[in-house]
Amino acid sequence: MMWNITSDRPIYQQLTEGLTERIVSGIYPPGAKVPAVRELAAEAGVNPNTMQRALADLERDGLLYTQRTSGRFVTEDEGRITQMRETIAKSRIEDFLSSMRQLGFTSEETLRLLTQTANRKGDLQ
Amino acid sequence: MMWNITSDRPIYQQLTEGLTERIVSGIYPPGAKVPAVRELAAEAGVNPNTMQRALADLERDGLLYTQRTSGRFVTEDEGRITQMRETIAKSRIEDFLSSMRQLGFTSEETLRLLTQTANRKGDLQ
Amino acid sequence: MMWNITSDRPIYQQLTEGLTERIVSGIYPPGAKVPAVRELAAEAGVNPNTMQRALADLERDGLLYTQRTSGRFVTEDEGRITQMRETIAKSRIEDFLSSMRQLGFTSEETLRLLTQTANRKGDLQ
Amino acid sequence: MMWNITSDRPIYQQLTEGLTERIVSGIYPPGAKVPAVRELAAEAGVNPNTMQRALADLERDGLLYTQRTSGRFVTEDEGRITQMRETIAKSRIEDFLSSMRQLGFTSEETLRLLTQTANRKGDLQ
DNA sequence: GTGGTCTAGACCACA
DNA sequence: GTGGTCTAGACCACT
Repeated sequence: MMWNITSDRPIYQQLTEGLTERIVSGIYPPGAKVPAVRELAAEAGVNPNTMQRALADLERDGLLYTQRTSGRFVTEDEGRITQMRETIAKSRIEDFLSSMRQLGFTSEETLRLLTQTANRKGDLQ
Repeated sequence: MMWNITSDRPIYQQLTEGLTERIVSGIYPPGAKVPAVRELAAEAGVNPNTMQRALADLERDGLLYTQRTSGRFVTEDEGRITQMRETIAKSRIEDFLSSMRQLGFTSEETLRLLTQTANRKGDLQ
Repeated sequence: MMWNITSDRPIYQQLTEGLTERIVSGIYPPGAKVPAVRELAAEAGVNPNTMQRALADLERDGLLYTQRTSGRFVTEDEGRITQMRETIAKSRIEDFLSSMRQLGFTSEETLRLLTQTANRKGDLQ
Repeated sequence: MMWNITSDRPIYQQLTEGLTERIVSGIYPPGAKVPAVRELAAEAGVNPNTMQRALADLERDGLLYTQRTSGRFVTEDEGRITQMRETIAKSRIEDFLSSMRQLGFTSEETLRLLTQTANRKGDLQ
């Protein structure tokens, strides 16, 4: 996953979101060491302070913890990660259903369309 | 539906999208007269020229047509409307599936979660 | 080619047409950088916004594309240009034949007259 | 043929042109009586004085003549009509060739395209 | 009153 | 410097 920083939202928020995805999707698995702030900042092309803020947010959310001398690590509490993953998923699902309802699709229709698409994709990927 | 203009994308694009939704969802049914430019602009709290641009876009897309002095009307070509509705739906579905895949959900899992949510909602609405 | 803005049709339309001719006739070849909006506007003696609208139309038609900060360029898709060239030619031919028919000339007579003229011109140019 | 008065050129000029077409195309044949000024003016939706000016122009060109008490008539000099017809045709042909040259078509190419179109039309009409 | 056009001038993001 | 967006306000044609 590459960084795709846009100007519309605060940068640190976008960083937080991206890092969260890396954790809940297992790119950074439980207990793994996270790259150094400077490294992550360089990768994303942002100021280290901005990346620092994003990482602090993740710590506040319990997804990361810091070991003074050795660096930052993904939490070993898989329940915490699963919970976050489901919270985000739930929110995206709600948004999606609501946006489809805006177009005049009932939940049933949306479900049917999505099933079709998922099956079609399933053949390819 | 109220206007909810944010600053992240061009206003005229958001207007275009909102008006499109009104049409494909049947709020503005085929053949119906659309409120005057100045009226819509006032409703959305934008400059009439900005609303004009959004309406011009819809005209280009074949969703509206203009009668010189009597106003703008939704196309009577229901096929065009249906087509647009499905194009948008398809795009939203793809985006949704892709965003769920980012979180590490397969299409099957996404489908299962969405089914649960839709059913739960179904009880309420 | 100089600009020759008359008052009967919207200026932006005339600009669109003139720019299209520059492209399909190769004055602005495929991939070439188009002068800046403000420059073209000055050349034509119109407001930059008016020129902007004309350029936006060409972009919509796929004859131009924009690179955010470096300027506008003619499409490299020569097929698109050829297609546009032929569309315009076809339309002019139809108009011409129809206007000659107004004068009571059949297509055959028109063809004969045009052949004569073309041959005569051929000697000169 | 209906009147299609636009605002870009003097109205009387457009009237002159339209009437000339009616004569050279034989809608008003040699020697025929032309409708009364008031009638023509009403038909075109213009002031009788404006139509009068157009008719005066045609008289100056030798396409019409007036008989004091009985009205205006198309000239019986068919040579004059033919000459006018060819003058106009020649001008339209030049304009057409020039406009095609603007698009980058040589006279030969234009000729070829027009031949194709004329033949195709020939089948239908 | 309707929509359409045009201008002048401002501000923004990007690099 | 580039293009993009938005506003405010004017004028036009049509009916």
